[in-house]
Amino acid sequence: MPELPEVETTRRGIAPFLTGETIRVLDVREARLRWPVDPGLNARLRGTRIEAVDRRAKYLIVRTTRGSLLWHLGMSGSLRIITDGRAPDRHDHLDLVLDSGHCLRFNDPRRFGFLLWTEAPVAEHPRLVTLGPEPLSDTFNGDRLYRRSRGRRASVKAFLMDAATVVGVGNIYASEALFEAGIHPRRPAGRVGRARYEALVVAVKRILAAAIEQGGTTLRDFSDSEGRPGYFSQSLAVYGHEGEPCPACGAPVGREVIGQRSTFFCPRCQI
DNA sequence: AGACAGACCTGTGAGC
DNA sequence: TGCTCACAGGTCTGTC
Repeated sequence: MPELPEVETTRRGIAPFLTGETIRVLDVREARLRWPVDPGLNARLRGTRIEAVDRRAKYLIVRTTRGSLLWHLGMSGSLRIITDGRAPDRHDHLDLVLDSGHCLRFNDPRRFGFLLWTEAPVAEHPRLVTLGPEPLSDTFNGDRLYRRSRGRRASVKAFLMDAATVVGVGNIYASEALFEAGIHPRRPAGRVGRARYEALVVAVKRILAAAIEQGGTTLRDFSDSEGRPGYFSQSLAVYGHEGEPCPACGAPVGREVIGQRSTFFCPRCQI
């Protein structure tokens, strides 16, 4: 599920319910996530107040008076606010119960998600310190991509999905942005010129911003039972459209595995 | 350093 | 209906 727009949509959905609340208990029903949930975490969280819910890359950061939770949704995780006390479902592994009576419930069928705790400044956490710039920030620009890519022989798609290059561009949006910029995903990163990297940056920013905006339309439902953003398929130009006509030129959209991930592209428009 | 394969785990849909 | 297989939106780790 989650690429950056989904994580940001989640953040906006849950923040109003969490900010300023005191944590009553962390109820762990299944600790075996990507990394096991720290057995002592509940004791540390209990009674702390939530100051803010931030995001860095695809990490949600729940800042409390004692430290910060780093919450990653992995490949299939989702967070939802529960207001009616309903019983947990299959794969509802964690509840963060608040003094308001609401709870933040984590569901993750594949258990690739994880929850970390740090009492040091979050920006210094080992998982965050190696990350590249946020895609919607000014430090993500064509010049940076151009300079970092010199001499790289791996595909431009793998380069774009490398979190040290820029964070938050997952498999779907990598295909989409390369299509929009007219760059073939298999082209070696070091063989893409400066102007084309400028175009790629514009495409990444436009696509992610649009996806976040569309995710925002479902925010209102977040506290309800069916709160799940369902925007994507409509606005994707090539992802998942193998064999269908390219929206720009009509040639059949191709699919190849690049860097072990399905990649969709137009063999005519992208060079 | 950089490139690549493999690992984690479960669900779903296609094809037989 | 029930089996097997391929595939799924992330990211860390180990090896060359």
